Amino acid sequence: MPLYRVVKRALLGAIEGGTYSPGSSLPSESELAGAFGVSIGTLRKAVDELSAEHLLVRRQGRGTFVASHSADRFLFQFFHVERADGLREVPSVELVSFERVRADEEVASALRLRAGDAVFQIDNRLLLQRRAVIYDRLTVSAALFKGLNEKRLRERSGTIYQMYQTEFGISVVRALERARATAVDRQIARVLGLPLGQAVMQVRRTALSFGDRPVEYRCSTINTAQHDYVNRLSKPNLGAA
Amino acid sequence: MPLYRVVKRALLGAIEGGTYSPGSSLPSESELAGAFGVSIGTLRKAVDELSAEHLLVRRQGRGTFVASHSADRFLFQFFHVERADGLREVPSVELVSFERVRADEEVASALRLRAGDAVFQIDNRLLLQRRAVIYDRLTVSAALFKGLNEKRLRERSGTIYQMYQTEFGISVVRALERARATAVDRQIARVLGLPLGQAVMQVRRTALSFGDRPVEYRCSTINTAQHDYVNRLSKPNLGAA
DNA sequence: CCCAATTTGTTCGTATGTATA
DNA sequence: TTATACATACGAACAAATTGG
Repeated sequence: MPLYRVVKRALLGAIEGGTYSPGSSLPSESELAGAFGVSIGTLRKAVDELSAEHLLVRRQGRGTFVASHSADRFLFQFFHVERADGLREVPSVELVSFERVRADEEVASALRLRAGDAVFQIDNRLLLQRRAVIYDRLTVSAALFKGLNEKRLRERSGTIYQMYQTEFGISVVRALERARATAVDRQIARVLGLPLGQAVMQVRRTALSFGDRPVEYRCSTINTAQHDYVNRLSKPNLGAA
Repeated sequence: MPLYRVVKRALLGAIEGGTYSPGSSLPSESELAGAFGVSIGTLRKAVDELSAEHLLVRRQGRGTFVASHSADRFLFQFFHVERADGLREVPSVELVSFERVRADEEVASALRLRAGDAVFQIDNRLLLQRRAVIYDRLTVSAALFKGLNEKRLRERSGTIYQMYQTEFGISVVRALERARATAVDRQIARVLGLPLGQAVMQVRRTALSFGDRPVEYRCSTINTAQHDYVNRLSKPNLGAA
């Protein structure tokens, strides 16, 4: 393994282990290079990759920071719904229900648990422009999120992923999504104000932390009458003309 | 603009202009650096970005090549449907119809044409494991693809994007996709063997060439009974343990 | 099978530019 | 203004992969 990857792993371990906490700044590149006993170019290459993976954020003149879950990051990295005309907006979230239940096969498989293990099941309604557009069912391991309850969930400030991070030390770093179309069932039709049987999109997301450890399974039901699910592919990096 | 971006633009222009054609190799890094009068590190940074954007492919010991549209590239960069169990497969394509028609508002807007401009409208049926799963309607400008006809389309070897590239000198470099759920209409229901009104996914893709120039508008209708639309997000680059 | 030439990949170190506080 | 941090640019040396003899 090349040296810069060794350094990258070490940095990753330090971030994961809490040596550098979300939002805080790392030592300067020259300090880090010195500490690892590598050249500054090698250190930079390690940071380059972590930065491309959204784990670090670099700011010229200021420093390098551990990425934290701002509303902006949520919008651009994890929220894939926008209005048909392209308007992007942070959704407002309404908690519908909070329950402690047993994992079924699907959830257990996604979260690498055993069927029957205790999980928290959180149902949310997401509003865009004051209209209910998405119904989310989040499932997380009760063992991993020990002490989570409805009160803490309601009283959080910021996004759910921000709460995972600040209150449980769990950082969601990326997600896998699989989408399909289906006819809406009665419960969700009611919550989203749709006729029964309307075609809706269902997006199943597994949110991963360091080392691809699954920490949340989410099934989103989207009313795509006025909105689209957007797949943001790699954008070239050309700079201004 | 930093020097490496100047070099990048120059390389991009040379690729776009056909100085280096798809599949062919570029001069070695040291030659290019010499030709541009920059250091090898600066040249490498330009190539790094073009490589990250899938416009160039580097192979240690062999050289740097202009990306071409292989079946593999199609599968990983542009084909987002896989079986629910994760099986990925290059679809087999059956031409359903080829017509020369007038662009409607939607197509014209996507392709930056005027409504009423001549376009080719190509309907394809895509099979996975011998079952029809996707119905594609491709629209391209007749002016841009001058001389395209059903015969040439049928007799192509390889993917459609490969044909765009080799026969028309048009390289699709990235794509934007917006998905929604809808009830299947009669025509497509018949072609995909679905009951009328079944919920299906509809994916509208605008395929872009250099400089974000739109070259194809594609509306895919997907039967998601056994398959999912997958959003491949950034994967970390950790190498083996 | 091995060797030599070629090409990209990695690592080093230094100097200078640019943004921020 | 000054100090600090990241960004860019240079050049050199060696490693690793590939190819052809």
